[in-house]
Amino acid sequence: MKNTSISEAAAHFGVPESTLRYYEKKGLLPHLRRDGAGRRIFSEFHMTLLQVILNLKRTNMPLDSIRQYVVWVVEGEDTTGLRLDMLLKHRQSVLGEIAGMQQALDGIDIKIGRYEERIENREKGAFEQDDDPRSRDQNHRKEVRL
Amino acid sequence: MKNTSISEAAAHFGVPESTLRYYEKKGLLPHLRRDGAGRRIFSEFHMTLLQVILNLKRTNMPLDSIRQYVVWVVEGEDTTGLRLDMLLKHRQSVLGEIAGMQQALDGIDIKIGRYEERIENREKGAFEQDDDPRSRDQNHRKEVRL
DNA sequence: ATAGGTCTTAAACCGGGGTTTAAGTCAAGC
DNA sequence: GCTTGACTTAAACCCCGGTTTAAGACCTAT
Repeated sequence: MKNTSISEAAAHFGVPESTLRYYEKKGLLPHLRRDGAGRRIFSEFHMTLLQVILNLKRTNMPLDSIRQYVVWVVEGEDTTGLRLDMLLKHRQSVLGEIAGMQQALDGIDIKIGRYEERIENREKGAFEQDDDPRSRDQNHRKEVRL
Repeated sequence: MKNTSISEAAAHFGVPESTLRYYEKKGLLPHLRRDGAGRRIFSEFHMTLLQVILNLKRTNMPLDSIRQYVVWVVEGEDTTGLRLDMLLKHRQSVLGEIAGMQQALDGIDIKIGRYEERIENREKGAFEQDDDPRSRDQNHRKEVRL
């Protein structure tokens, strides 16, 4: 029965008010009531819905798909199967996305390791070899090392 | 010593050629040479660099930051510390991002569980209660259930 | 030598996801 | 009764990361 204002809702979820207005306009917050002065009232339902929306958004679901989900919520129990389906597909795609990021991160970690090694070697009194005449023209074309 | 054409590079990394041209224009692919006919030649260095760029991109590093990284690569060994620093910060931010997605996904999994339960219950011969007169006006304001 | 395929360029365009601006209304405190 | 602060709206604006378009140059096979 809590009636939450837009500023409270924004503070609660840590998003700008402008975003909440934008979401309403985009159809993510259906049936949002107004008070006598025309101000938005976020019901408990809307607060819960918003939590779900933000979970979906944090996992990179496009707003258009989130809107479809919300439309199904409003349509009622007949759409439970569709919603379940959507969430299961989304879940899979998120798992794939995370795995992809992990893989890329592994590649990055290898570079980090190399850089640490280089700096280590540099500090360990590795005097500049470039003053050795025998290496003078070896690396003439300025070697760019990743 | 392999000289790779833009089409080969694109195929190799599974990105459109237009993206590679765009990356060059944005400064992500410095010193890209051309053949007699003005076509881009991707050296081994560029192929390796591209792999790194794509790893950074897959972990959501903005192109501007990637460009900064590349500039440092070109500037040479003096910037190893800066690069290491950047990668370490990025690593942390990616780990945070992944953790955040995981958390959101946990919330989504809970909804999935509820939906599965509902469908389960519906299939288990739960006849429609709505035909029982005693429940007639209970849920008059159409209850929207997430 | 002509057609197809591949390449080049600059510039315009697109889609997603907001954010900002301008102009105005309202309620409360002084 | 007047200012202050929170709120409203529609529309314009912005950033990012490309993609598409138009016009043209070049190699290769027939």
